[in-house]
Amino acid sequence: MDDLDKYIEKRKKKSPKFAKNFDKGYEQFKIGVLLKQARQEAGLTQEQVAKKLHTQKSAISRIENHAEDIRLSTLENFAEAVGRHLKLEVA
Amino acid sequence: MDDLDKYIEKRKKKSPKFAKNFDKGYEQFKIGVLLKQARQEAGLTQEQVAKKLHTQKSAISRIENHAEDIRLSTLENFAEAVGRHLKLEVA
DNA sequence: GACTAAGTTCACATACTTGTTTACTTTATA
DNA sequence: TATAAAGTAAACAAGTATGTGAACTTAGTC
Repeated sequence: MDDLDKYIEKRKKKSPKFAKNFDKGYEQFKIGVLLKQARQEAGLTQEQVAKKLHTQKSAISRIENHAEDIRLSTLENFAEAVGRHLKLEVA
Repeated sequence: MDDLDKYIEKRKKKSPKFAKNFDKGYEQFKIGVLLKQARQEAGLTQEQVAKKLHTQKSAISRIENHAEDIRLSTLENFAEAVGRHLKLEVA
């Protein structure tokens, strides 16, 4: 079990809603987790990312933990801020 | 030059804004094109997709032609309606 | 335990996307 | 050319994400 899976298990125990939706297969629940990972791998705090995006750390936390629904531009801005970019595919 | 490229060239000639933003490398301009392709490959009209999503054909047209910004859930709903699903990656 | 940095959550205001209707344009067919 | 089907666009209402600040929790250090 890798880090992502471990994190997901932890979140499932904490939040029944998260568990329910995740098990349903909703990919959007994973995107927040991926963004958080990307940020940490870049060695940035939420506050540092917030400054880059001219917003508040509370907004960053919200994105990482409640990304059920979010604008495409918000995702892209976040990705850019941590030195990555978003790839979209219609498979 | 494949079909997607041809379509993009056509759109560029018609819309300077499209051309400018596309050349800047904004991926979100391509997602609308991809969704349109997916719909056509599924043999569906905008009206048929609209019915599946309980909305209007004008909304479908807007998604395909002005997907500069859009909600993640909207993208996913569209993809599902044409028998595909959305893949997200933070690369 | 006390302290600090980092992260989370809530509530309200603001900004933006989406729903909807209507009218117009394009495309295809005869 | 005439007609119908398909697609596009504009405007306003309605719904929803984001901006913001404050209070709270967590993690780590001393």
